[in-house]
Amino acid sequence: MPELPEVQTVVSTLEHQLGEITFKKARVLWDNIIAYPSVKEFEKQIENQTIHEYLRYGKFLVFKLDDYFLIAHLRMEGKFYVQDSKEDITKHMHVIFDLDNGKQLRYHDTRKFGKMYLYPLVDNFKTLPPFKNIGLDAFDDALTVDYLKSKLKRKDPMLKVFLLDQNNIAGIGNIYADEICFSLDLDPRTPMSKLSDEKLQQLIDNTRMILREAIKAGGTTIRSYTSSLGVDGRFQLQLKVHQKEGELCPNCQNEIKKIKVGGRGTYICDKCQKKL
DNA sequence: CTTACCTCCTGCCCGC
DNA sequence: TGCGGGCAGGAGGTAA
Repeated sequence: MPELPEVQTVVSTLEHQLGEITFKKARVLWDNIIAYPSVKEFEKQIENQTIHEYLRYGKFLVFKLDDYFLIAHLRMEGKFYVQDSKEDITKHMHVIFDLDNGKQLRYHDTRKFGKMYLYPLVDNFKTLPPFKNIGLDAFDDALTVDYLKSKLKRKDPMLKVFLLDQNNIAGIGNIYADEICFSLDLDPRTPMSKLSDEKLQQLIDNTRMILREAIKAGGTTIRSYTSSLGVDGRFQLQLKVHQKEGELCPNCQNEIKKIKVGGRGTYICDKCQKKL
């Protein structure tokens, strides 16, 4: 499940591999991947468009083209591959882009949860519909304690639920939410109202530190994530609690347990992580 | 307005 | 062995 660091890795890798490349044609093999516009318009509009910028916001990939923003969200298992046209198109390839260097950019997604959008250029892509309910990116300078507090007016969600809500901080998913809670020594079920300003600042700092480390490591690999280079598991950030049920806490050797928080599988050390 | 539930999908794991 | 059922999961949609 690609989160901010994995998406950043994909964006950087594609930029490195492709640079200012031009799409010749696109073939959509599974219609529901294209969220906007229609499949027909998508295929037509992308023809002869050149990629000029490779951007990321939260978990979204944003490609600035001549006349459009191509926006993609990988959701659970989406992956991009750059492959030779002669290579077999395997089972879960759903969108094939012909490039002007003879290769193809291929979108692979086992569960078909991913989405792509194509919108005419605007000054700020953040004003486009896919970003309507997306809060500040984890690395946005405007992300401050006051900003977090503004998101908590009349609301008191549990810590992990708050972290996962893209309307608050964009980019955190189930893996890093667990790691952030662990780094804060807090039970993920802790109500946000219990966090002091100091703890909120620590939340921001730790989030950035953990995501930055993961980007440095090339994005964590869990089960399905492979970077667009086809690298899988070569870089693996050392996770401390996520997916570690039954293993020992690196801090206190207590057994890590799996619980449910907000309907999501959640891993905690109940000795280190206290509910305030 | 908010919260709970449903939907999209497939692979995997479990029990029989 | 093989089959069916249940489950996981990001985020948008809908019902209450």
